[in-house]
Amino acid sequence: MSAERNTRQRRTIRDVVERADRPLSTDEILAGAHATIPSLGRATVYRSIRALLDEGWLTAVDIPGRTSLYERAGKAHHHHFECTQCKRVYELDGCASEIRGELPAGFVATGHGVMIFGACAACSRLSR
Amino acid sequence: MSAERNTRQRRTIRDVVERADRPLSTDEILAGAHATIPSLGRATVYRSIRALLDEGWLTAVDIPGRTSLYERAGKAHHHHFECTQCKRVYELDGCASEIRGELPAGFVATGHGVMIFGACAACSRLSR
DNA sequence: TTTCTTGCAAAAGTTTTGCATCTAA
DNA sequence: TTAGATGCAAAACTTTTGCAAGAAA
Repeated sequence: MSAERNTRQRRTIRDVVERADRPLSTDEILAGAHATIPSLGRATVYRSIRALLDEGWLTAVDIPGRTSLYERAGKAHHHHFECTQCKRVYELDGCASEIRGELPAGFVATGHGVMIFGACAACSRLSR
Repeated sequence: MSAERNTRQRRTIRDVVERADRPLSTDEILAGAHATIPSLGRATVYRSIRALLDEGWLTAVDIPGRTSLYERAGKAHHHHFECTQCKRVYELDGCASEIRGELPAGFVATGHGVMIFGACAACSRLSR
């Protein structure tokens, strides 16, 4: 078992994620942490992300064709919306979808993820 | 505009995808194509995948924490199921989910993707 | 002290590109 | 012919690892 040490870099990375209002990329986490600890290395970001994922503090948000984004876990169940024009990813409050049965016999579902694509308010206004 | 040439390698790659009953990785596509054209290079696979995606013949299936898989586009709308034990990805017939309104004002949805996680028939039987 | 963590750099895995050659049209 | 496609190798990215040095506990 691991002993989970409370280091300055780990604390800083948690802060960066905590303060963000949207899922962040590893680069954004690194940049945010650099503001506090300029010497913090990229490997530490990856190692911390893995530790925080294992710990269940963080969750990965996967967007087709991009590297993973990460956000604080433990929020109310929600999904994501990617604007196909400006590429921003938004969090949608609540679970706007309903997953119904329809699984093959013997299959057991334990979770799901939903990604909705479209145009966000700003972009849909522009294209009208 | 591009002229889309009907080459032997492009034809072979289409065949491999067409024959598969599940989404394939680039390695699986390469391996499958090698059976017909041993000299076919990895770069050709990537270039073909991109061309076929642009053309709308192929679609990418993104699974968290893995490289993308690809499947024939134009099938009936469906989603995917990943067995968290054996890691196999299955296609689910039909759209077993229902995406309800609940988008912020001004947002317009044009599509969605659903990924369901759990245990497939074989694995859930074993763990019982 | 002891053991986990960090930084750096090197390594590994994946996808893209440059370029000479080849080939479908 | 001739513009697009291919193969190979090198380059570009992203993520992981080895190791010596640093820092929690």
